[in-house]
Amino acid sequence: MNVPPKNVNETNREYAFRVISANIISLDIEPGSMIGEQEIATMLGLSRTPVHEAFLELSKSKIVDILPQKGCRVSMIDSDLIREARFLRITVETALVEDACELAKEEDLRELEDNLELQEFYLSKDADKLLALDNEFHKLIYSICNKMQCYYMVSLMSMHFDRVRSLSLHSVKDLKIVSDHRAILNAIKKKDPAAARAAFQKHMARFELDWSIICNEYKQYISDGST
Amino acid sequence: MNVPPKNVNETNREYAFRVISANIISLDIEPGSMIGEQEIATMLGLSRTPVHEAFLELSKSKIVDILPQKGCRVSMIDSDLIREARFLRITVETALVEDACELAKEEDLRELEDNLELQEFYLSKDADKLLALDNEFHKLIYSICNKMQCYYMVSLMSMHFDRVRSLSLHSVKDLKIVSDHRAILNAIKKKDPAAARAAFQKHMARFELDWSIICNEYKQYISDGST
DNA sequence: TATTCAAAACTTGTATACTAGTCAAAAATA
DNA sequence: TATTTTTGACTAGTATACAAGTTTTGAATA
Repeated sequence: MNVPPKNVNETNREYAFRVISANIISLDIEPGSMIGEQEIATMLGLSRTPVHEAFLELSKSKIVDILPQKGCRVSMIDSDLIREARFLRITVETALVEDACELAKEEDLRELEDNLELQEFYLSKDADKLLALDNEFHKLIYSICNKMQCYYMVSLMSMHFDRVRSLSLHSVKDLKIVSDHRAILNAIKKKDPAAARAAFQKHMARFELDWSIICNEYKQYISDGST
Repeated sequence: MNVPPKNVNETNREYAFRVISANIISLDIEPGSMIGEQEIATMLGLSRTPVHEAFLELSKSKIVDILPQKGCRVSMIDSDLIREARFLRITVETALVEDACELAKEEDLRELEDNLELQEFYLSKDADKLLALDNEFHKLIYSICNKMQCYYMVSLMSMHFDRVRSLSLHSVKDLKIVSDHRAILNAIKKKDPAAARAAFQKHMARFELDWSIICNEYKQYISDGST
């Protein structure tokens, strides 16, 4: 497990949540593995309490399953939950990119442009950096539409999807993500909601296609019930 | 504050969350009021720990604001957060009713029908019962589409909206909610996604119209920043 | 009287101790 | 040997104790 240092102005609970989340998404903690509160607490140099609270929050999105008096299991990759996460993201963000066409100010467009240029720079250079920029791009759209609380809720569920997305970034060669983002931003700049919607849906549709590849390559992490 | 008995197979934390949530939504705990962990814990006959954990979860949806080392404040009615909650519900559930047209089985339709007949029975008789049936109706649609995790996430944010919705049920006389539901169910039965979408959006649009009434009648609960 | 400042009385955050439930392996029994 | 029982070593859930920060209070001072 990867244990970065604690940020300033971060409570122990937030620190625990941040570190555990990151390790689950990056697969440094393997799907299906058992993790104990005491074990994590020791690694992070904390008591059980803040770790317990972090586990509680993670269990809300079913990214971990707390088995009372038994332990805490990191959920297997579950296609039903991924489907829900994808559904939520596609549904919400499709509506957002349409709204963004009229809400985006000059400054917002500049921020999106800056982000996208960095994406183009890091393409085929640094996959992790690209993933972070991708997340930031989507987050900016929530911000433009004043929907940051929705962002938080969608993010929580999206962890199921993010675990797979990071696999997909490493396993699928021909990445069209950046050019997709370019198409979305162009549509927003032209204030064309229909084009923005179409570009966004095309973008998100790629992750549907990747599922079979992921399924083959990482079958040891896929839960039995998944179809 | 209203303190119902603890259910069996319910942890103290879940009990605390259930009771506090209900009292916030029903306005038995007034928007803007300070509530202490110890105070609630004593009322519920618990220690601070499970109450603290319940507050944490409530703070995730910003229905309460935890001010470290100071206290916990029940959020004022905030039109921005209501807007977000409405946006999320409308966006997600509009997509769901379309999907429900092809996913709903005979048994699902029967459940919706039973619920709706109860709504018609209780109309203008028992507003609280009607509200509960309304919630159940919407929940059934998530269930039909296999999106219960989304339901949980949307519900959490929806608390902002629910507080206002209960006001609206008591203050607005001419309730069209039940006939709206009838129209939605008919569209699902006919497997007509376009009609279902239209009926649902008409349904949710009513709460936009109610805002001015609510604003006038309950201005002491509305936060300053709200427009 | 008005102002300053310290201490007391609060708050939540966190650590620790204890409770109760689960499981597995060892021990007792047939 | 096979089966049941017991016991001990784990777990998370909860209560309690303490730490650290904020606000209030009230006495001392100008």
